[in-house]
Amino acid sequence: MGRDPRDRYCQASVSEHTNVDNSELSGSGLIAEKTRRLALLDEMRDQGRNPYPYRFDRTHTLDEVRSTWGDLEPGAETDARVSVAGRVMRKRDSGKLVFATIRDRSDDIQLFISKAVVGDDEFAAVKALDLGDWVGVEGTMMTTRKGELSVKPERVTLLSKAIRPMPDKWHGLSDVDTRFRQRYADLIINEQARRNFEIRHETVASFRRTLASHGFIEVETPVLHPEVGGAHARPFTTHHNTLDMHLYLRIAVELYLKRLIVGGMERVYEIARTFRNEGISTRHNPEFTMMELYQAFGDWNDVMDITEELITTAAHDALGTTVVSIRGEQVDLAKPWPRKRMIDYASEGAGVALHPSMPLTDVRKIAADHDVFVEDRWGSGKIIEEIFEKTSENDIVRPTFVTGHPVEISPLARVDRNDSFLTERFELFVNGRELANGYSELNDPVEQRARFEEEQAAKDAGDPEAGSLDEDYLRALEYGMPPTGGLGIGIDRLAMLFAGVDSIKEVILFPTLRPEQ
RNA sequence: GCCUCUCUAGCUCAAUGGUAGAGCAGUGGACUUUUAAUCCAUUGGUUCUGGGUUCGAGCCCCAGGGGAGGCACCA
Repeated sequence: MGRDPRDRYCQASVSEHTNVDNSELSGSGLIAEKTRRLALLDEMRDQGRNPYPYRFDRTHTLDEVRSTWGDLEPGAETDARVSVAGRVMRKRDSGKLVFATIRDRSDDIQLFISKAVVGDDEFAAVKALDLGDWVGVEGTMMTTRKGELSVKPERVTLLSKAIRPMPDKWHGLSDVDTRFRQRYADLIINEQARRNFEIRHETVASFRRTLASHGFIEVETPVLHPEVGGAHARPFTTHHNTLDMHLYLRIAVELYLKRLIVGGMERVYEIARTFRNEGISTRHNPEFTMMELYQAFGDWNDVMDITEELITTAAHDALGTTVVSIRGEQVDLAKPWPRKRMIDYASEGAGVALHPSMPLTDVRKIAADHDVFVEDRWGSGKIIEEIFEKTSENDIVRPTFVTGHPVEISPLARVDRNDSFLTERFELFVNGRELANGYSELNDPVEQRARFEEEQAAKDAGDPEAGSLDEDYLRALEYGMPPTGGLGIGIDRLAMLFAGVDSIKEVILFPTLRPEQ
């Protein structure tokens, strides 16, 4: 003892883990339960068995087992040998026969464990298994009389002992606080949780395939930004010690990706964790994921096309259909999607024709007539957007491109070639939520400087969300950026749409929460 | 930031202001075709925290904490 460096872990006593003296234990509270299981570990080690072996060779995942032998007749016995592994989810002990259900990432399967087959010692070990333990199983394929496909083990190896009891096997884990804080427990027990994150994964994987097929290159740009820009939002701030430099966590990746377009990379995208220091709600998490892409020689029309393709393809890949359920209604996301100008929505909502060229006093009066709050510094364009949001946004259920945002609220978008008060910009709305935002990119360095100066003025005037003037970005534009279309899609919100959930926390593995206690 | 709701055993939930209970999980026992296995027995509580009212508080009141929903905020 003492020579093996593992001793210090292996010999850790029950009381060390729980601060409870073994002899005083009774009952089955959490501490007692953990103590009981820790005692099983000691027992195993005394017998020379390792409750935490290093690896296990499996021949099949459980869905492979089911797809290969799923058609066996009831009562079938085979010589087909498999090695599978999974977590013990349920156990039914009927004396000399134990039925257990194990689960791996792909499926569940029943184990048909016979004392006569595995022998007395191993059978005793099987009886000592707790729900939640990981096991590796070597055995043959069979079905029960009732036809349940099962593995008949010749050997059952404990791969990892669970010290903590699992949530209720039938009712699962429903306390939302616990589900979000202990996502591992949520994933163990709740099928829906596993499904939501599979949908999210399939969505992102689909995006990557679609983008690759169009010649886009995936890039990674800085998370730590010396300037705030690319969006209208409050940033997180941080500090680099050695450089003694104030930094912001990025609120968008736009300005860096467009630098790459200047550099000649032509088609780039980033799946970017982004940070905004704002409120938390069912639609907002302080860190979230955006996919932004930029395509040289394209404009907003090209970008709307690829938006439709990305999302409809992802729906197919993640769900097998483009039909999703929204507000209890079946909605087909199949393209093409309607396109309608923001000023037309706002005009309909207000019952009066609206245009950002109108005098500010007139627009303010219309806003007041519709109980739309207006800040002093806002111009006609910003007010029109507010009127749109108040009167129309929530009613857009089916995918719709809202287009032609006023110049005032679009400092990085190019002016509409047919209307100098509007931009060639769109936002995609589904279920009343903004899912995507794109435009023909402003590439005139002189005009961009002027727009930045307006932003800076707003910031100086006290707007905490306004961007600042980014000299390096302007220098990049001075080298010449080709005509470019750009797009951002909110991955979390798209995953929400596909998964059919109403809270962003359902599609973020570890949402931001206050610390426990 | 504001409003409403919520917090009881490891999990899911009960409990007129009057002895804190059930199911699952756990423990002991029976059972070689179960599948939310079943049957018998049984352990387990800082009722989120701190005050207060009351003869008596899980329950009523006040303050605080966590969470959820809504509003506000939010390109």
